[in-house]
Formats: sequence, structure tokens, C-alpha cells
Amino acid sequence: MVQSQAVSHWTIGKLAEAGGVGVETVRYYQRRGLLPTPARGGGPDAGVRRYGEGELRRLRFIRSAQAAGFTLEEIGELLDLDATDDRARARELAQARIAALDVKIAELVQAREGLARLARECGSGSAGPCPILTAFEG
Amino acid sequence: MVQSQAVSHWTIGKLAEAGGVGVETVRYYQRRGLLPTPARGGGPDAGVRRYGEGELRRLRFIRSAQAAGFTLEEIGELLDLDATDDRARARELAQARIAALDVKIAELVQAREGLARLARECGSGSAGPCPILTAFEG
DNA sequence: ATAGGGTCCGTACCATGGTACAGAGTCAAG
DNA sequence: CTTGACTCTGTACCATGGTACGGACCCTAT
Repeated sequence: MVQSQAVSHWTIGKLAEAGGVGVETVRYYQRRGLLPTPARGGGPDAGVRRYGEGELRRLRFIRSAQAAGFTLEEIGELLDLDATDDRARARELAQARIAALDVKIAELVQAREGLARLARECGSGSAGPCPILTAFEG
Repeated sequence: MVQSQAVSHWTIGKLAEAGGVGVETVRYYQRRGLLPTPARGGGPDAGVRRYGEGELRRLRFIRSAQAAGFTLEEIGELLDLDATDDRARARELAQARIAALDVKIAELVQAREGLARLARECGSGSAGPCPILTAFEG
């Protein structure tokens, strides 16, 4: 059974588009060491670098990990861990982030409550209080 | 019935401490127009500015509103709205932020799930997968 | 009266995460 | 065989939200 070759047919522009980011962002991630900078092609497409599924998966991971609150530096470490299979460290980072997320989520839920109360009390009519300054004190 | 005078006995250092921020941060908020810069006292405490409950409430509001995801610019607008009692605009801002928070909270909850799965599958033993790169693809 | 600690003011610097060129090259269609 | 779209490299610039520092000044305790 033959292992299928990893195809790399996209230009940086297509990769960026597929990942939902700008070309400059991809280059920035390359500078930060988060994405590889493949060799420039020779022959037919001289000079241009080509990208494939692997890079796209990495790019998507970066965006998701950012959404999870990891910094780009931590994301770099995670990508390295993926290569070295250091499970202990990976767990450690994941659990620390889960703890931070729990705090953050609770904070946002509380903030949401304050805002909902503000929006409710601060009705369109001019009756009743419109307590902006104390919105988060409940 | 006599309205009690607003007392202003704290120095900037005490205000900052009470608000859980640094002195430089208070000054920064003053520069941004989020906190007033009271007149310097004369007589006994010549030269030093004094702060009271009003400033502390504002400062705490700023921190909470930041936690709710408002930018400092938006917070400035909210503080102005509190003074002008523009209910319609206040509601508008609150509702927009609630919508953004709902998206954000859902995102964080989803990220948490991915991380929990990662921590679980990536057990301390070396058996099974440790799928960092695909942690958020579930 | 003098040393330490706080204030005041202006300006400079910082970290994070991008975003924007300029100048040169290359490729594909008309 | 030129026009337009895209790439590549390096360097510069940006927004946000602070943080730091120098040099005065002033208040209090020793």
C-alpha cells in the first residue's frame, strides 16, 4: 500500500484564503516560526512557494488555539510538542488553559448579566433608573 | 435634609490600591479622559490631588467594563452616557456587547471541550493518540 | 534640617498581534 | 509582448493598553 504523497499545490494567497487570514498574517506566522516556509519551486513554477493540507491544518490550529486564549508563543510550544509527543507537558498546558477558561467564562457570564440588567432597566421610556456606572455591581 | 459632602481624602496611590491597579494606570485613564483630574489642594496639603468614592466607582466600572470586553474608547462613551442619560444609546451598546459576549462565550466553551478531550486522550501513559493539532477539530 | 516616601508632569518605552509598503521578480491571458 | 495579478523579501508602521523614568516638589518623622 503506497502512502499518498502530500500534495502542495496552493500559493500563499490560497492558503491564507482557506485559513481565513490575510497573506501578511501567514508571513507573520512564518516569521514567528509557527508555519514552515517551504522551498521555492523550480522548473515550471520557479520562485513561488507551494503549500498543502499540512500547512492548512497548522494554520487552522493556530486560529483555534488563539480563540482558546493561547498566546502565539504558547502556540509555538504546542506545535513543537505535537512533533515531540511530550504528553505530560501537553496535558499541563491544556489543563492550565482550561482553568483560565473557566475563570474567563464565569467572568463573561457575570458581565453578561450586568449588561442584560442594564438594557432592561434602561428602557426606552425615560422612567426608572439607567444605572450605567453601577451596571456591574450587582 | 442636607446632602452629604463628597469626601475626597485619598491620594492617587490609595485610589489605585483600592481599585486594584497601579498609579500609572490611573494617570493613564486620566489622560484618556476616563477619570477626572481633580484640582490640587491648597493650604495644608498643597500640591496634591485628592480622590473620593466617585472616582473609585468610576475606576471599578472601567475595570468591569473591560472585563465585559468593552474597549477603553467605548468605556469613555459609556461614562459620557451616564452623565447625559442617553438611554437609547446605552441600550444599544449593551445589547451589541451582549451579542458579542454570547458568541465569545460559546467559542470559549467549545475551546474548553477541545482542550478537555486533549487532556483526556493525551494521558500520561504513552498509549493512544495525543492529537494536539486536531484538538479543536472535534 | 534632612532623609525617605509619596506626588506631579512630561515623555519615552514596551508587548502583542498584526498590517502596510517598496521594489523586484514571475506567470498567464489577451 | 504587454498588462495585470500575484509572489517574495525586508523593513516600517500601527492600535491597544499600559509601564517606566527623570527631575521637581512636598510632607512627615527622626
